[in-house]
Amino acid sequence: MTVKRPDSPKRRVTSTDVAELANVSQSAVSRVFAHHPSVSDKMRRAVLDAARTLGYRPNAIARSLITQRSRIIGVAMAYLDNQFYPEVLQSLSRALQAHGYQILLFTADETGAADPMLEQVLSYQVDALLLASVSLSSHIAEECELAGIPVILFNRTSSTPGAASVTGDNFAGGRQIAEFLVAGGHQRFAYIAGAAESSTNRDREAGFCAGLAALGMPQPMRVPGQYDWQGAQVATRLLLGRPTRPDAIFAASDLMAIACLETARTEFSLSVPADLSVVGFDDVGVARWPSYRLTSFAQPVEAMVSAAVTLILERLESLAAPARPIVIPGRLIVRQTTRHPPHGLTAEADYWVWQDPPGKIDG
Amino acid sequence: MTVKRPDSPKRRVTSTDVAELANVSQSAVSRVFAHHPSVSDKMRRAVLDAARTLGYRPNAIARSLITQRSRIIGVAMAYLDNQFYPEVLQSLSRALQAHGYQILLFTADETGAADPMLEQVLSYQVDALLLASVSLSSHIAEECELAGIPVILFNRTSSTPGAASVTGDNFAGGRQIAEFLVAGGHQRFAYIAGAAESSTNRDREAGFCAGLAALGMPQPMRVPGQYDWQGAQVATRLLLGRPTRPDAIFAASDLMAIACLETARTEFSLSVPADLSVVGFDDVGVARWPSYRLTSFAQPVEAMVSAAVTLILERLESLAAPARPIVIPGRLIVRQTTRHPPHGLTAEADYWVWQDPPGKIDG
DNA sequence: CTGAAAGCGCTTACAG
DNA sequence: CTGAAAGCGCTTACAG
Repeated sequence: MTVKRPDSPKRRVTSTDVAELANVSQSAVSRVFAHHPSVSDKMRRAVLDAARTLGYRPNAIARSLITQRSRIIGVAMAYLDNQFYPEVLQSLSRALQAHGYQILLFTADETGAADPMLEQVLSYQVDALLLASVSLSSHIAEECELAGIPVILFNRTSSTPGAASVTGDNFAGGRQIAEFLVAGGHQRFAYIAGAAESSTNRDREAGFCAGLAALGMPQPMRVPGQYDWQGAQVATRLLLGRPTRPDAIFAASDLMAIACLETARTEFSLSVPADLSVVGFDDVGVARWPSYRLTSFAQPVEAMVSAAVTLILERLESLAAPARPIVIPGRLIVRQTTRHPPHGLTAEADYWVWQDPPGKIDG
Repeated sequence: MTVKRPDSPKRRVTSTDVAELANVSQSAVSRVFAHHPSVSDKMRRAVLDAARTLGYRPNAIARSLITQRSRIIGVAMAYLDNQFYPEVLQSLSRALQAHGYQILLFTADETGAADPMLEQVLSYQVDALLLASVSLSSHIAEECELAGIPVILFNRTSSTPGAASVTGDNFAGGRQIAEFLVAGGHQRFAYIAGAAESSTNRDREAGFCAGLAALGMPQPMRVPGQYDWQGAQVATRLLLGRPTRPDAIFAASDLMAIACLETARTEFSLSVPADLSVVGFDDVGVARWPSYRLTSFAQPVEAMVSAAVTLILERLESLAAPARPIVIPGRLIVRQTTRHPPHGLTAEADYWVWQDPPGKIDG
């Protein structure tokens, strides 16, 4: 018995190998694996048998080259320490896998320089790119669209009119938080801002300010928090160190709200919500942990992800599909970090939902 | 001026287009972009100019097909709600991108069925596969190795002798925790186990039990926690509902330790560490949050990731490179959830490090 | 240093 | 239903 010497990097089994063993043409093998209708049962069986014997799997790279579709979606993300993003990533991965797509993950480096990433995205012929980080420049989106790669913005919008995007209702969220806090009898408001250039921060802040203004309340004190723990901690020290400190703080993300809460408790010995109310945004898993029980505007991850997947598939299936911005409504989940208003709350399992008073302010 | 009608799905610019414009051969374009040494400056300039004009980028898919290397590393992960994994993913992504590799992300579905995933991994011709989930069957690893794809286990080992893996020192960690708790005068020990079939759980538990035994202490009460919040909560209720409850609980992950801590405080009104000490494993970001300040055995993410990257590159560069298991040492980071022993602690910034008494027990 | 040509492993008209 | 052949966009010996 002669032993076949394996070629250097272990030659993989190809459709031609299967064709040989099954005594059919290479095209036939291809048709069987593509579930092409015009294939006889006999041939199908022969091919599948041979394929099983050899351990054959179609080469997706070769297929991509000829079909001009990689079935790979590029996903650019940063801030994985904000639990919102891992939740999105997991949900997105499941949803795309269910449609036969894979995720090629790009993370922004510390410098935030997106250009090396851009080159990779373009090289790998991703079918679409989901941009899920606030800090990545819009430049990359333009370049991709120019190269014919649909771009979907996730949890951010763009100044480009008609760009495809999926966001929570940031403006309405900010506004509802204002209304809720005012209804709870708060007087001195503060806002811990996220990254200044991000659309999420801009809209949440605008909604909050508009909500306060519409109710005749003063505008909030504003301190930058950069969407990170440290930033929010510094911001909280600034706010609570003032002679007249705020009695309600809205932080633009749960991560920052928790940092604020912790700092208020440990460094200023404040009791929440007796001395201070704190509201976050996102309603991530940690917001439910007993030590926090954070009041937060919920961005529904599943709904946002399925909207994004729909948008991607639409644009992939019909090239003419209009790029449209989608806004997913959310709800203000009320827990224990806020003084509660006398009405407007609906009880659920272990939280309340704040009912937006209808039609009071235009969004 | 005639407007060129774009071909249907927007034909991408190829090296042939660039070659035409630059008046050189297609091979020349390829050589310039591959940084091939034998290219005249004149030609390089002509090619790069033409490429810039047309917005050309090499097609990585086509390159992969001919080079038999995709420069894509498959990463299979689950449990993204355990903060350890997002930390790993971010760090790994950076490290691989720095070496010109991209991550194709696979997440296990709820059923834990790894087989559809396996087909995808094999189809996409990943250069290597990093298996970073405890629950994915070893079967997938074998299939990949069989197909010539190097597999690196991350934060888990395999029964296959000599499989490539990177883990923290789970056994030593468990043992140190035992020694530390005994030195702190604890008497009744409990262990909240992770997924029963996982190597991390097995080794952490074995180390803990061995450490207790070596010091003549009774074995811990053992309850399953499944590595998730709910499981750990149920486990804690079981443990603390007993007539003689434990005075020290080691939970096999920080996520479970925090669930335990929260449950002990809120449902049993216990004060930690006065009534009960709690120790976790991983030392993820949330362990540092003021409400927890969790004592935890640190798995150094950066060191583990760079070991994994080294292992991957080794196996990719020389096919004969031996697959070897790597164990990265960790340290027991002592914070506020444990009663402290009179000696053996070294103070750092805002925590202490427990000094493993040298040579007392064989690992 | 440069070009013509073969070939990576598929899909898909085109004939039969 | 089935096969022969062209071609996706590159890399890389092989000649010159």
